[in-house]
This record gives sequence, structure tokens and C-alpha cells, in this order.
Amino acid sequence: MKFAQIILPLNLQGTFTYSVPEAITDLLLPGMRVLVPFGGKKIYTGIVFRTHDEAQDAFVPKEIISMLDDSPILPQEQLEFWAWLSDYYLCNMGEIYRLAFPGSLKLESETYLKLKPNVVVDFENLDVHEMYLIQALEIRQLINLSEIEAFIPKKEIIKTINSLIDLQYIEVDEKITEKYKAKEVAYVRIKDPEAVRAQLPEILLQLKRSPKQQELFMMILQMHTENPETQIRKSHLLDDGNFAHSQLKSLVEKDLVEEYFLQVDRLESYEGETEQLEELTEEQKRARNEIVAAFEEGKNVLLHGVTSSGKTHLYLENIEETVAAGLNVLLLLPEIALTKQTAVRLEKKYGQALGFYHQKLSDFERVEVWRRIRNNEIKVLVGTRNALFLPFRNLGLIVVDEEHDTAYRPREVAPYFNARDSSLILAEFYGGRVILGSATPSVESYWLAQNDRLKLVTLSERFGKVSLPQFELIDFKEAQQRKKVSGNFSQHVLDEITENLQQKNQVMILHNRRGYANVVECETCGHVSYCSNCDVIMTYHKFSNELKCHYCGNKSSKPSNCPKCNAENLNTRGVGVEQIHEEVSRLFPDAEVDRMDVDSMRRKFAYEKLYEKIESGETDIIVGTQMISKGLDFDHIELVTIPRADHMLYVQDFRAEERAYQLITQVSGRAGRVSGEGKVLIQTYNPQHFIFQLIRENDPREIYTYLLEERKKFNYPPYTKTILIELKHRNEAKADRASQFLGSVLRKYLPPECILGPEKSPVGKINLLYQYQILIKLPRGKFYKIYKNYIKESIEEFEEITAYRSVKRYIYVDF
DNA sequence: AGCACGCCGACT
DNA sequence: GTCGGCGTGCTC
Repeated sequence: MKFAQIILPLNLQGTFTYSVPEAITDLLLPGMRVLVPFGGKKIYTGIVFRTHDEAQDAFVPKEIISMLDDSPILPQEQLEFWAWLSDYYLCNMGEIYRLAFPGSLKLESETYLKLKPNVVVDFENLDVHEMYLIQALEIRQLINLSEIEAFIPKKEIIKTINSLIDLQYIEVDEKITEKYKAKEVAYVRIKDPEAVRAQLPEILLQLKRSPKQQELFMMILQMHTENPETQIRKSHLLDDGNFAHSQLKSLVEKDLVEEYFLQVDRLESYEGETEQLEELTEEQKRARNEIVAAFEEGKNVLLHGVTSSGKTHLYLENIEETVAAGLNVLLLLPEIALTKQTAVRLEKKYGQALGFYHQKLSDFERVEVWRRIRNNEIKVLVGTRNALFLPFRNLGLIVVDEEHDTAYRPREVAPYFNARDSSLILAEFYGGRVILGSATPSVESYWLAQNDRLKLVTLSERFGKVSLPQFELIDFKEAQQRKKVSGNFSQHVLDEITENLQQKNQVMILHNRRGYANVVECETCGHVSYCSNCDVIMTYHKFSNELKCHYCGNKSSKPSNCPKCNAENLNTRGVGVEQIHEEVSRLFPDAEVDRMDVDSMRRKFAYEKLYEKIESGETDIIVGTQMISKGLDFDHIELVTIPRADHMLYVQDFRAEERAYQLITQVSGRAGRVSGEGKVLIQTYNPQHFIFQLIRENDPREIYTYLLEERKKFNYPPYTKTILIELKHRNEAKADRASQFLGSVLRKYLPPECILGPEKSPVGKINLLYQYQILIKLPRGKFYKIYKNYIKESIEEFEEITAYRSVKRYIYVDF
């Protein structure tokens, strides 16, 4: 007898042992999907992690119902990667499985059964449930498991199915692929061009009373006349909002126009000509040679290139070389909105061999990418962090663009992992190489480069030898004393904005705080509104006239009177981006001022619309949160100002200075991309602050030296490895007690200086859950693994206490 | 994670 | 008298 360790899509520790039916013992391989019963009535699609012959005595393993793949859907490298992730990030493989697979590749009780063709059923020897199921299948060809529940008791379902599969009467329907239809796109054409031409006056007369239809008809006719070969996409015709669907429908009904459909690839791959890259500059050539040399040494690369230095160009060169060597490439981007520019260039190069994978794809589209990757049809895949889990073959290169971006390690989705760090491991399993690229590398990556674990390659010139923007610090306190201030802006900044507007330049204003004001306060009694679910003050959003909680999304309308003492004089404190936007609009009444933040971009296509408005030059001033620091590469932005730069430093986070540096540098990179005369004005109460001074001097080496010294001084990463454990419960005392207990267990095993807390989290309550945290700082090197095993043991000990089982537990490794 | 079982309160 | 709340235990 043979056994298999199966990964199930459940948040449970470890794998589960199943026995392998004799018929497939020689066929079953790690990485294949199998159907297994679990618990009383559930059926799951599991993944074979490994097969073995170690007999089991603690329990009787159940048997695998069926094998779903002829060959492993998941390559060995991915299985090793999952195991590594689960071990390193202290999460379960089931969580990874859930995240990694598109829904329809891990069907559960939705799995369909069918009769085997040409079977003769011997009803005499069937029990009543088996008979029901066969009869049901004779009527309907496919039945899924939850439908079977209607006529067979839950506990009997698995037994019934198993016995019928054993008797070779039925089988699991595996043709998942047949369930998706090819996507079709609607096109429009003149139904009978000859006839139309002959009878045009009559037709126009017929359409006299519907001018819109006439206009639309003429437009289609004109398009046809100009180029009879072009296909006219229906959506393009209606997109600009000039015509309504009903008008087109009328034309179709009048038999003048007809609609037809063409199948397109769901992923809308590029179908045009592919083109060659432009030549590299001298500096880029040097960098390229350094990358080649590093790869030959077996080293991965940290590509530190100032904004607009042509990092993408270098990526493309390396991608091309990798593909030419017969290997495949993964290009990771922090968010899908950034794919636009990169994608255009890659499409021209790789056409159909390019794939995309990100959160916005539908399940079918995801499966399609899976299929194409498995068939080795995709040479270059552009995607967000989940693309790490695709079943790559021959992965030769991973490029992680904007590697400093925090989108690579979101705290909100389980399992927690850092896609940038993980990509280094994944590449190792595949024997591939990695390029981490950024204009502002993370302190951690920079440190790795300093310690020879990554090869640092630098691009310090902007493309076309354009100068970097000039930084200027404005002492806001001094400006206030000299009364040269209007609201949040010093006169100097206002003058600069005015001048730029006169020269028809665009201006960007960064203010990284959502809403209008942080606090609405009653002047009489001092009352402020707290979120009812969280331990947080509600932020005032004037645009929607609401108080919003930025942690749980809770909203309430803004009160006009104090809810406590009913006084009318409510005051606001703290400046948000809405207020800056309002102020700038007032100060520059003739300018077109637009706001870009998550709140204003929530509506569909809001981002695309504003993007085009800025691109066309219609917008004069863009006021926004950190959102404006990404992806807005326009030629006419000459001035960037940060009116309240100090905000960024007053965050309780050991990365606050690093983030401020990255944000300021990224946003300043938008200025003077073509002219080379960009300017960045930073208003601050602390112009002496080291980080501002360093940013102004713009010497990266100095900045990283400073940031690293600070990290070293306070024992933060990269000098230590951190693990944050959060415990949450709706009963505060219970959360407190649980964290005290876990803390005491940890202290049993770990040196006391490694453990900070337990203590109440900075935000003590979110979504009605009270949260307590323990921060663990571990030394790097060989003790790390030992200590981490102690942590695992401590958590197991903690889990044995049944009273704390309802306490939610979150672990963030390298948070 | 999901589900069953079992124990307590608030309702037709 | 029952319905359903969630604490507890179990799943190969």
C-alpha cells in the first residue's frame, strides 16, 4: 500500500495522509491534484505534496477518490517554494494553496460527476443511494456534489460515490476547461454597402427624424469608405458617450447596420508587429555589463537607478537575453495600474508570448494564464505578487520593479509574505536570477548589497542626460514669523506656483493625508468623535460631508452640532488633502486643480480619466496623496511641492524616515523629466532635520548610511530579524490575558531582550476586536532558525489552552 | 477553515 | 415546550 501527503485548501497545519488506490499507485506524482473526502461530508481538491510507504497507526487514512491530472499541475519548484514559505512565514500550506490557485482549479463540493460511457449497470447489487445516484445521472449527465445532497444523506455521499467509482460506473468530470467560452467582441459594419451607396438619399430621408441615428450611421459609413478593411469595434463607437446603445440598435433593426462577433483571446494579447529595442546609452551599457557579470558569478542584482534613468530599458534587455536563451521571465510590479507603460513596450516585443496575471482578472482568465504557462506558451509574464505562484517552467529571470514598494507585503491578506524577498527564494529553486529595481531601494535590499549578498548596479544619470530636479527646503516657522504665509503655503511657494502656471507648466502638490481634517472638535466641551468599532478618531471628509474611519471604513454624516453638548461651534484640526485642494483652488482661481487620492479615485475609470486629463495638459495643478508618486510620467510637470513634509515623519514606525525619503524622491522624479529644470519645494518646521538635509543634497550613499546607522542604533532590521505577533479578541481582558500568557511562554525560551511586549497595539481596537501585540527581534545568523523553532513551540503551547482558542492570532515575519 | 455536538437563554 | 446563540473538539 502506498500513501500520499495531501495539501488541502484549509487553514490547518501540515498535510494530510491518504491512501492511494492501487490503480493509480504508479501514476500519482507530487504536484498532481486529487479529490479527497474530508470530515463527514466534504470533498476537496487537494495537491499531492509527496508519496511514501510509511504505514500509519494513529489513524486509518481515507482513500483518494480520484486523480484529477495526468501530469503534475504544479512543478516541483513550486512545491518547494510553498514549503519554504510556510516554514519561513509561519503559515499553513493550505493558506498558500488557497491564494495560489484560481478557484476553478480547486473545486470543492462543486465538483461534477458523470456516468462512464457504455456501462451496463447491475441494479440488483446496488443499495438504495447508489441506485438514486445512477438514476439521477441517467436523467442529467452532470451532477455536482451539493446537488447530490438533496437526495442522499450527507454522511452517505462519499461512501456512495466511492463505491460507484470502484464499480467503474461513474467518474469525476475533469473537463474544467470546457466550461469557459471564448470571449467574443462585438463589431459593427454596414449591412449592404452597395445598396446603401445606391440609396443614400432615401436612407437619409428615412433617418431624418432621428438625427442621432443619422449621425451615427454617417460615421460608420465614413469609416467604411475611408478604409473598408478596418473592423469597427462596437465599444469604440459607443465609448466616448456620444451615442447610445439604443441608437445603434435602431440602425440594426432598420437593417442598415449589422453586428457581428469575433473571438478574441481573453487576455487581449497584442496582435500587431513586434519591434526591436532602441540602443542603450553608455551608462546603461556599463550597467548591463555589470548585471551580466553578476549573473555569471551567481549573484542577484539590486538595480538602483534614479527616476527616468531607463531601468525599464535595462529590464527589457535582460528579459530579451533570457528569452533568447530559451528561458522564461517573470516581471513583478507592485500594482496593476503600473503595467500600462511597461506593457506597451513588452507587447511590441513579445506579442502572443506575453501574459498578464493580477487580481483584476476573472477566474477564467486566470485559468487561461495557468494553462498557457503550463504549456510553455508564455515567455514573459507581467504580474503582481500572486504571479509568483504560477506553474512556471524554466524560469530564468525574475524582475521585481519598484522593489521598495509596500504593496509587495500587504498586511491585510493571508498568508503574510513579502513578494520581493520570496522572489529571491523562488528564483533559487528554479536556478534563475533576480533583478530588484528601484530609484529608492529599501534599506534592507541596500544592506544586502553592501554585504555582498546582492550586486549593486547603479544608474545615476537620467535618460538623455537630463538633470535631476533641484531641492529647496523652506523654513515654514520662519516664514510664519515673517508673516510671509497664506494658510498652508509660504509666499515663496505660491510665487513659484504662479510662475510655473504662467509658463504653462504643470504643478504637483503632495500631501499624504486623506480627508479634509483629522479631527472635528467641539470648541465648547472638547468632544471629538471616535469610531464606534475602532479605537480611532474619525476623519472628516468634506467632499462627502462624512466622518470616516480609515481603519474599518465606518461612516457617519458630519454632525452640525456637538453630539455631546449640542454646541454649534465645531472646529477642525489637522490638514488633509481635501483641504489643501480647496485652498489651492481658492488661491489659484484660474487654474484647473484636480485631486488624486483613494477617495476621489473610487469611481470607475476615475483614474484613467484624470490620467488623460493631466496628459492632455488640461490639468494645471495636481493635488494628491502618495498615489501621485507612482506611474504619472508626464513631460510638463516642472514643480513639485510638499507643503507639510513633517507629517511623514510623525508616524510611529521605524521605517518612517525611509518612507519619507522614498516618497519625496519618487514624487520629485515626476518633475522636469524632459526639461531637466524640475524643482522640488519642501516646506518644513524642521529644515535642520537630517533626513531633509540629506534629501536636499540628494546623495543616496549618505542617505543609506544614515538610515542604516539609525536602524543599527535601535536594533531594527536589517540588523535584526523581526516577528510581530498580534492577538485579537472582542473581549479586551481576554486579548490581554492571552497575550500575557503567550509572552510568558516566549520568555521561557527566548532571551528577554528579544521580546518587546506584550502591549496594547498602537491602535488598540479595530473592527470591535481589541488587539495586543508582541514584537520579537531575533539575531541574524544561525540562532535565527533555532529561536524561530522556539517560537513555533511557544505557539503550539499557546494553542493547547482551549480558553484562548477564540483569540485570533496573526504572525508577521519580517513585517 | 468548516462543521457537529452540546449547553444555555428568549421566544412562537 | 423549541430555536438558535457560540464555546469546544475534530478532521488524514
